[in-house]
Amino acid sequence: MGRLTRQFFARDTLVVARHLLGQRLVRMLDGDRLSGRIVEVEAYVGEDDQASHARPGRTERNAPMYGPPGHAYVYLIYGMHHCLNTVTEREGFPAAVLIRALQPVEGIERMRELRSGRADLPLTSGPARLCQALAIDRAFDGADLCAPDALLFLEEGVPVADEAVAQSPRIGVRGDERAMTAAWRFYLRDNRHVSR
DNA sequence: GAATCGATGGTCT
DNA sequence: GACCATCGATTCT
Repeated sequence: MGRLTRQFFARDTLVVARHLLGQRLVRMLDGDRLSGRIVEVEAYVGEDDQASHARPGRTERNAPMYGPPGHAYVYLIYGMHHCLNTVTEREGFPAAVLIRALQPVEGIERMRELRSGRADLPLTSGPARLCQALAIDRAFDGADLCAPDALLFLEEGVPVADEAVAQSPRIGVRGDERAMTAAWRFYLRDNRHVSR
C-alpha cells in the first residue's frame, strides 16, 4: 500500500479534502501500527476564510499553515484537546484540512487504552478523540507527513465513490455568514464513525 | 433524544 | 481579558 505523496497535498484544498476520504491515517507507536480510515474532514482555505486560524494573518501558532504542503498542523483547543490538520496547496498560502473522524482499523486495543480504557466512549469519532486515540499532540505540529521515517503518515485506501460522499457546513463555526454556510465539511454518508 | 454546562490553558487584542 | 475548528457528564423533555 503506497503512501500519499506531497503532490497529493499540493492541490486545491477542497479537492484534497474530498480525496482524503477513504485514505488511511497511520501512527507508528512503539513499533505498533495504529490506523484508521478517514471518514470526515473539513477544509480551511486562506486568510479570507473567516473560520480559519489564518484569518488574522501569520502568527506563531498558525505558521505551519503557511508552510509547505504535506506537513501537520496540530493545535490545542479549549485548553485540553488536540486537533490534527494536513497542510495543503503551496508554501506561503495558508490552507489545511482538519481530520475530524476515523473508522478504527489497526491497533484498536491500544487506542482504547489511550482513550482511558473506557469501552463505552467513541474511539476516533471527533477531531480531539482521534488525536487522543493515536497519541497525537503538539509534538507533531509542523511534522512532515511525507518523510520516509515519519511516525505519522497517510496511506492509499480504497477509493470512495462520489455517491458515498456528503457535504455540509463546518462544525463549530460561528459568526460569519459565509463561513457558517460554506459546505466545506466532507464525510462518508451513512458511516457510523462520523462525529455527532 | 436534545439542550446545557463545566473543564482548562494557549493565543491574540 | 475574551475567545475558542471539543468532549463528556448532567439535566431536561
